Amino acid sequence: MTEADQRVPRNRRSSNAAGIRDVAQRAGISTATVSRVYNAPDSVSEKVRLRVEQAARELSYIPHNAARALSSQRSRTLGIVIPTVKNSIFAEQVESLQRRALAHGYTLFVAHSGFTPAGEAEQVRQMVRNGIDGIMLVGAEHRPEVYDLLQSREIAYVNTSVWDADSPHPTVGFDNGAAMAHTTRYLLSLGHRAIGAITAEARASDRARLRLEGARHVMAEAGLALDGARVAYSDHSMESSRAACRQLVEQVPGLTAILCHNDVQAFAAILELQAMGLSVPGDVSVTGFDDLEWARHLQPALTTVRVPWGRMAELAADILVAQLNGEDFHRSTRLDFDLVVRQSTAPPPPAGAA
Amino acid sequence: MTEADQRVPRNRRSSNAAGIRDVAQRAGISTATVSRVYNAPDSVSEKVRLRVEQAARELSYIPHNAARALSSQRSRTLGIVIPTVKNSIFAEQVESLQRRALAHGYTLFVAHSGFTPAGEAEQVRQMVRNGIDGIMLVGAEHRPEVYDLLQSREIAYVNTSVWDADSPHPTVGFDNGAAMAHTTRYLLSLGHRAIGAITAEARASDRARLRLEGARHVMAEAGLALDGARVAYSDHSMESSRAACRQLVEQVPGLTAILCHNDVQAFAAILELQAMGLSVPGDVSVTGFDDLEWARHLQPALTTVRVPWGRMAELAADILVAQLNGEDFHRSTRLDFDLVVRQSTAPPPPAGAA
DNA sequence: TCTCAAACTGTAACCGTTTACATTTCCTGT
DNA sequence: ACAGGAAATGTAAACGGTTACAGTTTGAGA
Repeated sequence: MTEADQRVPRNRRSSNAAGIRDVAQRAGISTATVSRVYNAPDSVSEKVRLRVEQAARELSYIPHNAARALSSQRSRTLGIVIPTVKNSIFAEQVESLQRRALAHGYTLFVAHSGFTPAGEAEQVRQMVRNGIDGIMLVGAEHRPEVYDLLQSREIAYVNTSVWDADSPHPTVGFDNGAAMAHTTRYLLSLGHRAIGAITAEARASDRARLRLEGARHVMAEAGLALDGARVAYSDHSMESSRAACRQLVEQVPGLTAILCHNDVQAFAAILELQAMGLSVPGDVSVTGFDDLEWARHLQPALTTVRVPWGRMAELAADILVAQLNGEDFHRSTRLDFDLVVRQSTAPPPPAGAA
Repeated sequence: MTEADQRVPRNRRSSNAAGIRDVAQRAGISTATVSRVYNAPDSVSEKVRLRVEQAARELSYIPHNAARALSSQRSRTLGIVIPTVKNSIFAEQVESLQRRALAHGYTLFVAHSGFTPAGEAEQVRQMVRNGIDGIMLVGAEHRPEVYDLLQSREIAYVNTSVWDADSPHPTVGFDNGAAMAHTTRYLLSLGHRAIGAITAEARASDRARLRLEGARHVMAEAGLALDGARVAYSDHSMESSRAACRQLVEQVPGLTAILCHNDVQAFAAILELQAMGLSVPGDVSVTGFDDLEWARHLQPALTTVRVPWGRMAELAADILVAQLNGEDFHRSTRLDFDLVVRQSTAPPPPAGAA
């Protein structure tokens, strides 16, 4: 019996959700044309397009993106790896990037590096597995394996937060050193000389290092040092920032100003100083960095550096998409920062007052 | 010429990254076995497994997840839709969920609803397009179309933040009403009678509504009302929270305590009260909700309700994965909350003091 | 009316895995 | 040594789209 040769086609489909073939059939058209309705609407006649859209609606057809990705070799997916989303500036970037990506037709994967290069590399690998088309990275320092992987797979990427004219990598950021230098100059102009700094673990953050260097440079120009006991390290917790502040007060004789690497540290420093019975800015001036929402509301309102974090992420999205579309894009974009002077800074108390 | 019949096989591959066939060939084994090394290691002999792993390493083989997803009908991808990641509690949930998902072998998509049901529905649809296997939702109120979509596609989902024994949906949360009721009872026990509340737009948030109801219920038991001018609405900004606080002070005669829907509002309220020359808790007591990191550091330290946000997200991940693996799981998990009493609350000032 | 290019639509191979089913290899017990 | 079942491995179809290429329709110009 030849019938014995007939094979029952295997069937792995579990869900019975409509596929492109169902839509094609219902619209009395080929699958190719249905596909074109979604990917190149202009190449399809109005009449057919409407019929397809109608059919798709009736079947509540939802394109299967994995199939799309496999077939077209593009996932329409972007990724972002940030240290932690608990810090508002990263949160804002995630949100802006996601919104902008969506506007471009992309979906966003989010992962956290936990501030370590190893964590970052691992998360990037994971994203590559998921076939992201592009990725936004924080900072400009990444393990060589990260760059290798991205480049060998031809994945679009963009560094953010730091600006470096000479970087060989696509970047959108600002001049961290200049920002901190500007802030330091401002403190010097108020008359401060005994200045300390609270910074983040430099090992894990090029931003922290660049900012500190910016401050150091200006201090050196004024014949002052910013090193040894004048620099205290803290992670991103209030706790350790307060400890760093206390350390500075205890170890820097006649301290009158503190430069902080970010607003959270500045907030913690203000609280600690007040708890120690010191007045801000009466006894000690404090500066922040980021200009988070609550910075202007603090008592005293925080003098800080405003950076357009959200805008940066939007630009990152645009740059990634432009790369993916083979369009021209600025390889290096520099954003401006602003020193926002508020009430947490003032001239130092008259010498010998206390 | 029969040669004329030979077709040049088409080739769509752009990248030349190694595929499973390359690994199979190099290991002298079939693709099926290579696949099994990754998906069911136990069913492969030690010897072969090592050979495959070696070959994979040499070729820096990275599995193509879109192909996996298409073939296996599972994307190993989870999603989360939150109002905004700028609020720390959501940030913490995103981070915990991502970490836990990764431990289970899943990657996380993040999207923002912007506090609107329409936004949420849209983002969920987008995620379904991307073939997520499971999704964590915030709150228990979602458009019917959201539930329909999720159920018809057999996508695992879990509601979070609210706990309702009667909910037909998988849920992990806590009793919002009880938490606020408890806090209210505490204020009453201190002697407060003129109590006001700052809440969020109830329309978009069942949490806000449940909390307010909890407070109202307890007030009613004490013969007091919590309505009209005693309730002020604010979005999540410091600005509008301060405005709400001012409104309360101006409209509630002899106000001595304010219940806030979250810590940010409480922080803003404290700042506004202090700016108005009122003492916290001397003149007015303030309570928060969430116990964010800085709550204990504020001056005065904030009395607030601690909720295990991170743990909640971890449990959500576990529940989603259990569903996907067809394992048993708790359809409804109730977490505990804690009222953390600090310095922002105290008995009201003696009547007529002022 | 006829020609011919442009515009549109159709056919089916292909993307890189997984997995149902078939086959081979390896043990165990007699 | 051998039967027979378990364990390991192989073969190739299927997953649901996209797209190269081929075929068909349309419309402007002669």
